[in-house]
Amino acid sequence: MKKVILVDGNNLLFRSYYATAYNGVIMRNSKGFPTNGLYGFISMMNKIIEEEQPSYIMVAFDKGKTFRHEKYLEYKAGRQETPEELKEQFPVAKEVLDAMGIFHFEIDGYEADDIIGTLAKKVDEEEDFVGTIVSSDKDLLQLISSDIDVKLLKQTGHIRMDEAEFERTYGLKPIRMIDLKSLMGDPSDHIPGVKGIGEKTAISLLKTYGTLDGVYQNLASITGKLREKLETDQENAYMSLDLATIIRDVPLPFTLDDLLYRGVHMEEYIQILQELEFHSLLKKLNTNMTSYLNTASSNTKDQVNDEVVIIDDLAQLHLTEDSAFFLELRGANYRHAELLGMGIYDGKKNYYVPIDVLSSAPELLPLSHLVYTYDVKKAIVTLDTLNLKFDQVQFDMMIACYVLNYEVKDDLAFVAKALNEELPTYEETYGTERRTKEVSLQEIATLTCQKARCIYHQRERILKELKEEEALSLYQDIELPLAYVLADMELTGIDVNRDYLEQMGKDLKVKIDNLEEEIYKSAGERFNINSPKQLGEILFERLAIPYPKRLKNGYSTSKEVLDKVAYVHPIVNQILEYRAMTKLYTSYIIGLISEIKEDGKIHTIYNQTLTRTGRLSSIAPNLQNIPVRVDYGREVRKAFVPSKGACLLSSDYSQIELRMFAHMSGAENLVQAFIEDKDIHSQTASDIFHVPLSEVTSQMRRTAKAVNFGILYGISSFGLSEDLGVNMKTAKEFMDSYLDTYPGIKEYMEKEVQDAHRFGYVKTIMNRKRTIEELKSSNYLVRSQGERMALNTPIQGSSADILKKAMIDIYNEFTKKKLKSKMLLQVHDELVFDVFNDELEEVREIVKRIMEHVVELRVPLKVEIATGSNWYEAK
DNA sequence: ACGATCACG
DNA sequence: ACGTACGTGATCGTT
Repeated sequence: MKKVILVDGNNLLFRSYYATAYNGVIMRNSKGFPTNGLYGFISMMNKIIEEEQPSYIMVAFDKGKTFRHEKYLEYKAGRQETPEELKEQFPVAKEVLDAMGIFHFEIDGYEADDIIGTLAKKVDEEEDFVGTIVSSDKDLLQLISSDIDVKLLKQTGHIRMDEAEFERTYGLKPIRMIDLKSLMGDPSDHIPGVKGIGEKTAISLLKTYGTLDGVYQNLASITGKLREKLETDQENAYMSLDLATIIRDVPLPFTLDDLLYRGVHMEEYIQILQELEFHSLLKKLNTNMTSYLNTASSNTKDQVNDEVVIIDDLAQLHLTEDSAFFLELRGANYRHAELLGMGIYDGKKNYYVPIDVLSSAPELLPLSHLVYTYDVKKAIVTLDTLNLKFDQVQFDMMIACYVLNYEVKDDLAFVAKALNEELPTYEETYGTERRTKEVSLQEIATLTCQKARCIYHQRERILKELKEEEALSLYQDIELPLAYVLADMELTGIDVNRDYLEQMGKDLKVKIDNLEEEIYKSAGERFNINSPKQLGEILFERLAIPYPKRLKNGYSTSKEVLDKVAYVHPIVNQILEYRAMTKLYTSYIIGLISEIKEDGKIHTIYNQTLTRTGRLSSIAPNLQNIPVRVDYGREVRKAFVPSKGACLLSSDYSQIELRMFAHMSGAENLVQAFIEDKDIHSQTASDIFHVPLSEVTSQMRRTAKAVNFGILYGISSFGLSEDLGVNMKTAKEFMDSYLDTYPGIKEYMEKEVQDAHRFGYVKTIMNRKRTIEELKSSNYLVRSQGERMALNTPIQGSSADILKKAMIDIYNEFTKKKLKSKMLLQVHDELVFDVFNDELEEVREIVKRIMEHVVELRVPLKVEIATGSNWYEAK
C-alpha cells in the first residue's frame, strides 16, 4: 500500500504567519526579509514527515479561483487582502520544498483545495494508494473516504479524522460537510449559510432530512422561527452549497506516482536555512544527524525515547531509577472517572501499565521508584481502592506549575504548551462529554508515556525556576505536603444524614408549591418564576412596579433591587422567599443528596491549583458555601454529622484577614487593638466616630465593619456607599476618618500599589507570587481592578498560606500521636474535625495551639473552637 | 457557552 | 467621564 500525504500549503503558511504576527510585528532575518510564516511552515513540514513517514507527498498552493457564482465576487471581496510580508514568503516556501525533495503544485484558476480534492479522488480510484490530507481547514473534511483521512491541525497538536471519527463527531457522512456548511456558513471562508443557524441546529436538521435538498423539500414539517430563517436565506444556502463544494476534476499534468518523496537535498536545504537564519532548525538538524549517526554506528545508544512497552505482567516491570509516572483517567470528576492505565518513564524506557494489569496485582507496582508525577492527589485518591499508597512522591508537576503561576487547568497539555512541549489536550484525545472519541490502547499508551516523559524532562527546569523565584519552600514545605493532607480528607469524607435532608426537602417542597400558587395569584397569571426575563416583565410591566436598575437586555431582578421595591407590592416578598427556598432546595437539598456515596458520606474534591490568591476551592459538591448566615438555611448544617462515638469540632480563625492587614500595614493603633483583643469592629467605630466604646451603637458598629471589609477589598467610596446604602460623600467621609484614625495605613496601601505597578506582581508572606496583568491596562477600570487585587491578594493569600501550614502541622501531629480523630473540611478560615470523644480535649489543645502559633505575627492569631453533634451545633 | 443570581469566606 | 468593592461554585434560563 502506497501512502500519500496531501498538504494544503496556503493553509499551512497562512496559519504559521498569523500565529506569530502580533499587532503587525513580525519576525525578520537580519536583511529585513520577513520569515515568520516560513519558520512555522518548515517546522510543520518536518513534523509531518517525521510523524507520517510518507512515501509520497505533495503540497498544493492557490493560484486564483474560478468564479462559480455571480455573487461569489461580492463575498470574496470581504476577504482580507494578503499582507505583502506574507506574499513574499510564498516563493521561498516553494524553494524550501524543492530542497526538501517535496513535490508542489499550483494551477491557474484553482485553489489548493481543488488540487487536493482531485488527487484525493485519484487515491479513491487507485487500488494501491491511501492518503492523508493535512490542513486546519474543516472544509477539507468533505474529502474523507475509506482511503482518505484528514490530519486536522489545531492550535496545539492535531486531530485525525477518518470516516468513523467523522461520523462519531458529527453523526453524519463526511460528504455531508458540504450541506453542513451551506446551512451554518463559514465566516472564515465567506460562506454565508443561513443566518441564525449554527452547528448544532445544522447537524440536527441534516440528521433528520439527510441533505440540504432534503431540508428544503420538507420545509412544511419545520415550524416556527427556524422555518422563517430557512425561507429567508434559501438562496444563500444554495449558493453556499456551491461555494463549499470542492472541485474534483482539476486538469493535472502528473500522476500519483509522480508525487514520490525523494528526500532532502541536504546542502541546498542547509543553505536556505542559513539565509533565513533559522538557527534553531539548523541546530535541530545537527542533533538529529548526530543521533542518527550514533544509532547507525552503535545501534543501542541514544535511541529516540518513544517506543512504548505495554506491560502485561507487572512482574516484568523492573525499575532501577527514579521514574516519572502519569495516571491516565477518562472523565472530568476523578472520583467517577474511568481508570485507563499508567505511563512510566525511567529515563530510558517507556512502560504502559493498563489498568487491568495494575489491578490484578497492585502490590507489584514498584512504588519506591515512582517519584515524579502530575497531580499526586488524584493518584492517591483514585488508586486508594487498590490499596496503593503514593507516599514517596518528590515532584508534582501540577502543583509546582501552579506555584509558578502557570495556568494549570487540570490538563498536562496546557502546562506543557507553556513550556514549549506539544501534547494533545484531553479534548483532542477523548473529545467532549457529548461527543466522545474512541481511542485505541496503543494510542493511549503512547500518549500517556509521552506525558510521563514530559514530567521527567521538565522536572529540573521547573525546580530551577522555583529556586529562582524563591518559591521552592512554598512548593516543598507547603503545597506538596498539603496534597497528601487533602487526599486524606477527600478519602475520609464527611458523614451525612440523608433522612434528615430528605425530610427537609419534603417540607421545603410544600412551602415552595404554596408560594408558587400565591405568586401566580398575585401576578394574575402563571409564568416561570425562575426566568429573570419573564419575572421582569411581570413585575415591572404588568404590575408596574418601579425599577431602579436596568441590565443590557431587560430588568435586573436581583435581591438588591427587589429589597428596594418590596413595599410596593406583596408579590416582591413572595418572590424573595420563593428564591431563597428554591435555592436551598435545588442546591443544598437535592444537590447534596445526589453527592452522597454508598458509604453514606460526601467526598468533596479540593482544587489546589485554581485560585489566583492561594486559597483552595471545593467542588462536587462545594462544601465551602454551605448556608450559615440565615437561620433557615443554616439548618442544612444539621445534616453533617460525626462518626459513631465522635463529635464534630470546628476551629475558626477570628478576623484572620484583618489581623493579617494589621500585621502587614503595621498600623500601630490597629495592631494594639488586636494585642488587647478588642472587638475590632466596635473599636474601629469608636475610633472613627470619636465616641467612647460604651457609646458605640449597633449602627455605628455595622458601619465600621463595612469600612473594615472595604479596606480588605481595596476600598472605593462607591463600593462602600453601595454596601452601606449611603451616598458616596458620606462613604468618603467614613474612609477619610478611618485613614486619619489609623496613620500608616494610607502609606501602606500606596506603597503596595506602587510596588505592584513597579514589579507587576504582589507576594504573600510565604512568597506566593501573583502577577497582575490588569495593572498594565490602559483602561482605568481594569487598572483599578488590578490595584484592588494588588491590595487584597497579599491579605487573602497570606491568610490562605497560614491555614495551609496549620493543616499540615495538625495532620502530622495527629499522625504522630496516633489519633483516630480526622480532619474533614477546610472552609478558608475554618477547619472541621471528626473527633472521638476520648480524644476531645487532646485534639482541642493541639488544634488551638498549632493554629494560633503556626506563624508569629505582630498581632496574635485567635482561634475559636466549638463542638457539637453536627455542623450546626459546632459553629 | 454565558450571564444572572445567590450561597460561602 | 468613567461605573466599581476581593476570592470562589452550583443552578437556572437564554443564546
